[in-house]
Amino acid sequence: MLKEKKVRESSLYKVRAVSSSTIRRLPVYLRLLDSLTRDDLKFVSSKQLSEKTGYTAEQIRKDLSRFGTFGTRGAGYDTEALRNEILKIIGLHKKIAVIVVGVGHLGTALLRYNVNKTPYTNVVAAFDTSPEVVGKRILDVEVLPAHKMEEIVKKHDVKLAILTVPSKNAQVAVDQVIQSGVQVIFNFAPTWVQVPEGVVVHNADISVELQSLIYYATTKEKEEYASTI
Amino acid sequence: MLKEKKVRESSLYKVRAVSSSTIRRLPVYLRLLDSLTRDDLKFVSSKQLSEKTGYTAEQIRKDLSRFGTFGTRGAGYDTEALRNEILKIIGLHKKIAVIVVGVGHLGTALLRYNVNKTPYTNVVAAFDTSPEVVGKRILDVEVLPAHKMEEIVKKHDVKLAILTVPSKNAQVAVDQVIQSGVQVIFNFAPTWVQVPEGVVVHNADISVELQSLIYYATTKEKEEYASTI
DNA sequence: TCATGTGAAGAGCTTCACAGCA
DNA sequence: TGCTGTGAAGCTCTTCACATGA
Repeated sequence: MLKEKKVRESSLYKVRAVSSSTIRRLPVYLRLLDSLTRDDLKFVSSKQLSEKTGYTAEQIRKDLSRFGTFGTRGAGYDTEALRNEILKIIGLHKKIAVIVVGVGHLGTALLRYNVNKTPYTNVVAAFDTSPEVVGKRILDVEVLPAHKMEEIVKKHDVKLAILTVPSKNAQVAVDQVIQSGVQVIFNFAPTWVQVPEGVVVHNADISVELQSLIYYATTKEKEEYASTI
Repeated sequence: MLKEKKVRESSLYKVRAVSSSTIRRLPVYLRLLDSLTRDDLKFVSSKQLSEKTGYTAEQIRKDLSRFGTFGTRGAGYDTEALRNEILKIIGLHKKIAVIVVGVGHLGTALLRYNVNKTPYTNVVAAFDTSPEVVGKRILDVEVLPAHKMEEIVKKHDVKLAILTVPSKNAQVAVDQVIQSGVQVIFNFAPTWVQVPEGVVVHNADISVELQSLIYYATTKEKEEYASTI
């Protein structure tokens, strides 16, 4: 989980970091607004957004008002305008350059189905050490040898690396990514990696999510039991 | 996000659902205890667990005490015993039968590197509609045609389905999975699916996580700006 | 009238601080 | 002494309720 900045204290100002819960909801709003824009819906109310996302309408209004005043009383939010605001808030108003490190099945899957299907990220290259995949192309993305990483990162000002290497190679890959100048890493290897101060690592932690889900899958009986104590 | 049960109120008892934050930390403790058991460490204190996980020691003690009294004052927690308790809490003390639906790159990646590498889950079969993959084996797991699903689910008492089909097939796949008798679904398709009451769907939502991360990747300047307002 | 924006109240989660026990 | 277990305090996030404005 990403750590939040501590609240700053001063005699004049309190600037509080945006809560991570809010940050996680923004992309959900964005996805919904994308589909509403496609449907040519001009205005949308917090109540309508609520019905689609499952969040309460108040929650949504609070989230949005954290960043400014985007709505029109009586009418709701201008779909297109709100979408643009959220893009700016997240930092997606300019395409962000991304690299994928590790072109096994998972890397290939992300390249094919997820990352470049949105207009927000631009995968400028993928990297691997295996001669069998280096030189290949997955959709539009070329697979390069690892020693080209720094050059590519500098050239395209890459801000984010998606790491899909096997666990045993994760630390080496992370070191190289950081060496190349990338400061934010989305790690899919089910392992913890060491990074210097200032580098952000977010672990996808599929097995943690799976096991949490197993708790809920096996827990109906447990809850029943607890309620009869 | 999984919804929590509402707190029950009665004149005699209050049974409160375990918080989802706690549930998400349990698998992290488990992963750590697994490695400590391999290192033959007999006892571990909440302070030691804190250093490895990044959670505070009090947090860890609170989490564990929610389920019982597992520690020994002055000594810490018996590594092996605590591991077994957490397995029981999550519901992993018996291997849980799982199916994977959709054997593209992502499904293959999960089959190869994640799901069956732990001793906790047992992938009894994978399913696909494409004749090119049906009949293949990935490690020990056979890829079957979709019409065999119900038979397999009944036979192995499958409790959980991992869904790795393309978005456009997600709803059809979900319907079939539920039809077969599975009530808990881990969905990797970047789309929302409709399910009847009682069925739990957890969305992996890789693009939501990626976009949250982009907020943090592009936000250093924003925070700086905010702090000078 | 309708829907936003927002203080205030409420609920939930985390940290503190220390009693209790090996 | 050392470390757990846990009420109480503190803090954050969510929901409530309503003033405000189109």
